[in-house]
Amino acid sequence: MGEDHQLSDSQLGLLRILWGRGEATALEVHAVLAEGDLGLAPTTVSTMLSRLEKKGLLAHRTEGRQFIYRALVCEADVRRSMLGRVTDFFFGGDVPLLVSHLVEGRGVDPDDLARLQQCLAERSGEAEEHDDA
Amino acid sequence: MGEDHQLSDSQLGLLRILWGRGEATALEVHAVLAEGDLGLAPTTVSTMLSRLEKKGLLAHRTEGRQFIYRALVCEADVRRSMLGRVTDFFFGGDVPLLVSHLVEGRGVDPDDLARLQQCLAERSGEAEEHDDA
DNA sequence: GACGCCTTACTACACCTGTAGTACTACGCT
DNA sequence: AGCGTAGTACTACAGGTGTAGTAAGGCGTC
Repeated sequence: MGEDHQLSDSQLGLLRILWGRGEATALEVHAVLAEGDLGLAPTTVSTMLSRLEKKGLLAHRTEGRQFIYRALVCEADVRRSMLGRVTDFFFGGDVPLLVSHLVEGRGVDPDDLARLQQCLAERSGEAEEHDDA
Repeated sequence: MGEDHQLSDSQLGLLRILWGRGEATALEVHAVLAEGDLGLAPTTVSTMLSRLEKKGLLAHRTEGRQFIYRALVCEADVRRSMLGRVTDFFFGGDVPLLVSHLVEGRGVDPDDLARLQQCLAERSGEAEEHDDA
């Protein structure tokens, strides 16, 4: 565990679709992308999928003549890895520092602040419960 | 403002050095990198710097026969942009959701929780003060 | 049983990155 | 004034990405 995922937006886009559906054929992925904003050729999607497979992020099984792809990495891992990269680089790996940066930046409205305070309160409650260990 | 910065670790590494010093010659950058872990050829560093310049992230002035580079983007912008990418992708742009994810994940000890609570408290205080605007 | 279509594999090409060698230029020293 | 050297520009090459065309294979249909 703990590979370093350095993925482009397109690659993340593909992974997201697979995470959302569990499995999908190349053409299903293409359809989802087409439905959204991207207008890629079906072959392009296939190429991207097989490249991702070559890198070990996906795998496929064959059903009839279709390839059914699934992600080999879970969203949480990739999220952790990408977030970790930013955290390490900009905050020296100091998550609380990142959090305070986020909170201090604009764009967190009072309701959210309250929500977060509650969340923190719960956390520290838990921490105290475990304090006797 | 608000370019989308998609930068590799090496590129970030160069930028970090420039952010740290304000300005630096190619050879100074090379020296700093060598001092750290990377063992790159001086020409490699120059190449990377000029590529970054071509992309508009750096600029240089000439002093004697040396190029003195400086960053054209500030750390905060790049940080914002990279963090924004992760936030957008994994949390639909919902910063508070990202924060709660970070807080809920392991790795935040009680002291930090307290610090964050204080930080939030200050924030919500400010928010109320500005509430009449 | 042949044809066509659906779907993947192979190939292609432009551009970016990592990495570095070589060529050129100009400054400074002797 | 010439030579050495420092320092940049140009060139190179492998590997990755974005994008897609074309070839090939198999399954269903007539």
